Amino acid sequence: MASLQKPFDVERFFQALADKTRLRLLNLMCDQEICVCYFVEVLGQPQPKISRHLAYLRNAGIVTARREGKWMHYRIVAPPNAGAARVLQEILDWLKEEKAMQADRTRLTRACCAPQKFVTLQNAPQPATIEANTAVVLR
Amino acid sequence: MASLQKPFDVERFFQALADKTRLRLLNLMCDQEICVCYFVEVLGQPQPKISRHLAYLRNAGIVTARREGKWMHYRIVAPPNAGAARVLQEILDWLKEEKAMQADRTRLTRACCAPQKFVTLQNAPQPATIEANTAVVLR
DNA sequence: TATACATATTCGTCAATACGGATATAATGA
DNA sequence: TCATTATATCCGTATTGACGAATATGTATA
Repeated sequence: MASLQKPFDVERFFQALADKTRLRLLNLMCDQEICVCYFVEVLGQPQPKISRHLAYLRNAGIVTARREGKWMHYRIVAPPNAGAARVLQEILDWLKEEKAMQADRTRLTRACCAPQKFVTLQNAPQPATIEANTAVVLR
Repeated sequence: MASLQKPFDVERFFQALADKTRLRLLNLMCDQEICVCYFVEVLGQPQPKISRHLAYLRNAGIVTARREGKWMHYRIVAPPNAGAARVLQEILDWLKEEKAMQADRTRLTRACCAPQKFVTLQNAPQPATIEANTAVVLR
């Protein structure tokens, strides 16, 4: 029974990483669970597009989702393959160094810490309030 | 003038890694320059297919080629982006742990060390003879 | 120059994916 | 139950990439 899990799909893993939007999403999730509405706000792109890319990451086994009322929270999960997990962590560390990715995270912080500036997000759950019990553990 | 180089294409980088054949090629090149004829021999796949994948890796800036008479030698080059270089090295380390990749390298060693078993490769240049001055330096 | 050998490219086809736009589903609250 | 909000999926289309088969290019050698 325990051996019924399909082997790790390396091609799918890298395909999932081969898209700018998905890398931006991963960067925003790099150390906390994030609500879809923030992705839409921060990336400034159509909600269906964000949702499709999140579904792609989910199917690739790189993120997982948790529902909280109307909101869906996504977070990164460590791949079952140890090597893949190491590579993913290295990628996240790399993204953190990129200017454009830092800018995204800055916008995320602004959206979370000053929600009054985003009228449509006034009631959206903030990452900080749920970070503690859903922190990503890749290492 | 020095700023005319185009920025590193992250999508292209990961697209290049999102193919089993290309990962097998990179694995074979992980610590030495390799002749195309060995790729064809070790992977047991059509020469045009190998050549196309090598061209893809070349266009992505992950490998470079050197001609030596009729033979073409390919080797991995460090990406200009430091983060990408670290990620690539982590990926190569990961590949080394995979059973199928180890089997490929074993077949490569056999092809190089016992060339008499491969009639069509009798005169092919062996990686060991040129390894010293073309070693990959990612770290 | 003609031939053989190693490698690269082209062509046609098929599958996968990205996208915008429209719509469907799920949860909440009046 | 109906409306609203948040998110997901579907549809048609355009692009990209992988493949086998055929062919072209480059190099050495007779």
